[in-house]
Amino acid sequence: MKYEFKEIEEKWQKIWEEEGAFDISEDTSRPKYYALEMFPYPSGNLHMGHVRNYSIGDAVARYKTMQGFNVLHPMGWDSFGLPAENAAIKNGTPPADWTWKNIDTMRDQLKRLGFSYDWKREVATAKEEYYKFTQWMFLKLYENGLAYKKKSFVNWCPSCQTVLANEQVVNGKCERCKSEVGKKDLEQWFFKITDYAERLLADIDKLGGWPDKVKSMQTNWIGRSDGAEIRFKVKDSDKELTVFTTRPDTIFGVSYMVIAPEHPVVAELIKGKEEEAACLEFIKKVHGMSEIARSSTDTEKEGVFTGVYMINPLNGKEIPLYLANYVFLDYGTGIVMGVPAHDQRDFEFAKKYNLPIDIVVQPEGQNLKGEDLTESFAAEGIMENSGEFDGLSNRDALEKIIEKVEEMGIGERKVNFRLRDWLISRQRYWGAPIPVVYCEKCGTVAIPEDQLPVQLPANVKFTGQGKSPLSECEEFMNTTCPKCGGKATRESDTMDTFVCSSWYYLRYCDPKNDKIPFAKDKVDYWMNVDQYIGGVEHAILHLLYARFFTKFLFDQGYVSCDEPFENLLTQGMVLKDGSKMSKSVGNVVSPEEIISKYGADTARLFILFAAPPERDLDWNDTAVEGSFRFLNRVWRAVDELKDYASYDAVDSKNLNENEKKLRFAVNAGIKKVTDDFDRFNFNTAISSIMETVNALYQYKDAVGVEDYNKAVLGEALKSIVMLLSPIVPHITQELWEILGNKGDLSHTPWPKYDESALVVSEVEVVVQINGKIRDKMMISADLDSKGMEEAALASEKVKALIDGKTVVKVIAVPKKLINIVVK
RNA sequence: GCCGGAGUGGCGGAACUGGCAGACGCCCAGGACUUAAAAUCCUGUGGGAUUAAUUUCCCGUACCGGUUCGAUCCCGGUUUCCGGCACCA
Repeated sequence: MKYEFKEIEEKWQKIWEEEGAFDISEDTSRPKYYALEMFPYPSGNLHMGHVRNYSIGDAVARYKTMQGFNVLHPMGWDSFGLPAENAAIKNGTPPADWTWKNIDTMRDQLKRLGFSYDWKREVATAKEEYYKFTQWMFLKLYENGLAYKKKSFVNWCPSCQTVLANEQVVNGKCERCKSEVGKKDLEQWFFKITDYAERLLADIDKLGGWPDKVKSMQTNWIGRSDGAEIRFKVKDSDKELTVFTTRPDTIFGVSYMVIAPEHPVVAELIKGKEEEAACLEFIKKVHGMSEIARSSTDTEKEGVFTGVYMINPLNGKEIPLYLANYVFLDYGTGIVMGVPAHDQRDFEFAKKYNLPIDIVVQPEGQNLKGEDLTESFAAEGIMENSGEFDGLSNRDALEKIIEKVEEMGIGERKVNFRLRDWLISRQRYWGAPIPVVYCEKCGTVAIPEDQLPVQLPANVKFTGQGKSPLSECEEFMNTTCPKCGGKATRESDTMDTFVCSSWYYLRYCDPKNDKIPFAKDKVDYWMNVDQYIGGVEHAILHLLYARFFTKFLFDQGYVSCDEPFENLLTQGMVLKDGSKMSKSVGNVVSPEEIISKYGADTARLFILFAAPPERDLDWNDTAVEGSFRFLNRVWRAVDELKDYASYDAVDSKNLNENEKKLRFAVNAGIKKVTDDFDRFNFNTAISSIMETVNALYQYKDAVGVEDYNKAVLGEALKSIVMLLSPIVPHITQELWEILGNKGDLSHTPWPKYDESALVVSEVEVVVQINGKIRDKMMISADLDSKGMEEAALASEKVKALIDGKTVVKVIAVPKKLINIVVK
């Protein structure tokens, strides 16, 4: 009988679907396991990255199921977003139609890969029954002062025609479309994620099951820096300006101050000064710079004197105030103190504008002079020219100066974060409407919970012109105020899709609930996600937002966990010829093609075998053939041997050498594969199964048909099929049936190995002399170190090699090696 | 510049806690089966020297050094590549 993968796969997919084989519900009699893969955006077709992501997840889910866990393994659609709207602009299809069609196609593709999802729990963020609770989330944040609207300079993508969150700007470019991002002064909605900066950072320590890489990316992104804010008086005025510094120890070395050109107090400060015109000119110039140029280290530091002098509160010195292009309004206070001797940027600026370079931290045992410096000195040293702090280490002085400043009432310790509030409004149609109205009388009014959802209207025009299409839809925009009943206008912006995906893992726990987003007891049963799997591209964006949401919901008592994802696996990319598969490069291998040529099982097997999950995987057509060959090899073995297999207990006392060898390979295989699955080392798990299959062929070769040991063969065939089943579920289920078993293999308990089959009487050990391998010998497995030493020293070969030398020491590791040290 | 990760045959990769480096697979070569081919099965396959021999020996996990009886693994330094952050005060 031939391996007809197409028939087999269709047959079992149909049966699984009809039986609801993977539907799951709460069950307190078994331990639970929540296996989650990042849900896809329904772009139209599954790509290899999806296949890899979901093959890993499915292997995990199926393995855990066989181990007796009650496994939640859901799937859904991150279905709001720009491509749907762009498709609408391009060919007139309504975004909803385009989206539902794509979902149907992709759901079908997932089913053809045989993934064990509980499809009854499917969610789609663009469905009213889902987004009404995304709106609910907004309301809760709003009630708690964590959603607010403010006017500021925001990132604007000219191609997507919408604002973007900071996290969506990568190297000055739009994360989605790669266009250069500009700045616009707009009033926008934000989530106050900065309120959680401290906890989001500190709790990274709790994420023991996350890769270091992701943890370090989040740490960098949140970007904590410790220092102080210090107020400087403006000379001849009662005004003060506050700086943030991480180096309060260098305050005696301040020789100028800089303020961001767009700082709101600048206008007032320079008003009427003779420098005013020059300053205004400079502000204009800086404003014209692109974001990339503005924030590049390579851009020359430039500034202009404001005509204003400041007073250094610690030594009373008068220092000039400059505007400069290297200071940013949105970090710290937007004002910095210039210490040229101890900061490289300040040094460059001071050189250019001839400002004093005063050393206040001297490297130990040296005597640097400011005028001799060719670069700043930023390392540790001893204080000088700093009044009462002279002679201290700068580390101690840093603390003492903060204390002093606090005592003087002119400043305090301060922690700054790089993390900005999350800009969530988008000038786009295909998203969850922000549930807010603007009333002439009451101002901004949130829609009451019981009036959700704010429905997305269907009949809108798509212009792609920088304003939400909703703003042109009068029947949507014109409404009444829920508070006073008077005339009101709706908010026309929709929410960033990352808002929708920040809580979907909770919805899976209770997907059909139409009253509340989820019932607490259900979420408490399933959460945390035991294993989350997805691409590293979400290391900051989605994973940070989801952590923020979970913490907020925890604080409000809606969930009992304050971190959502216990373990995280970031799978590598799928490459072809060394570069990422993409249409423009023309190196795309389509999953459809592979499935029809070799079947889903081969695709899954290859993808898990070719590389460990977290590493990039280079697609290789001939290696795919190899995986297909292996499945055929397994198929033929079962087909040929099925009639000689029985499931009687193996009579382990009466086995010949060949039988013992096969039993050893089978049981060692079970042990190794189990260990490997526990660590998600699917590639080595598969190689172990291959070794077991090779051992089976060797047995078959060595033994005549008439001498087959049926029980040993039965054990071997059954084990191989079971061990492979989480990876290649269709062929194994079919073989399971061919071997005469009934029922669903995916819910059959995972095999256990027989310790006694692994016991061997003799082992090969290595004999080293001075650490170099000189001999190998078979010895009794229970020989202790002493016995091994004697055996080694008795060997003729060893005797010859150590002849005339003195044995200094002998190290013997039981069952492994003997090392004889001679002189 | 700071932070994180990695560097092993022709290729993908293995070696779990310091104990036989290169499992398993791909490629390649040889053999068996076949009228022939395909498929399949078996054998070989890090490099170099050496031998009548499938003998014997040397080198080898980016590089230099250290610790150890013993290092792909631990420590110090160098270097290359990948990823993140970065005129962040």
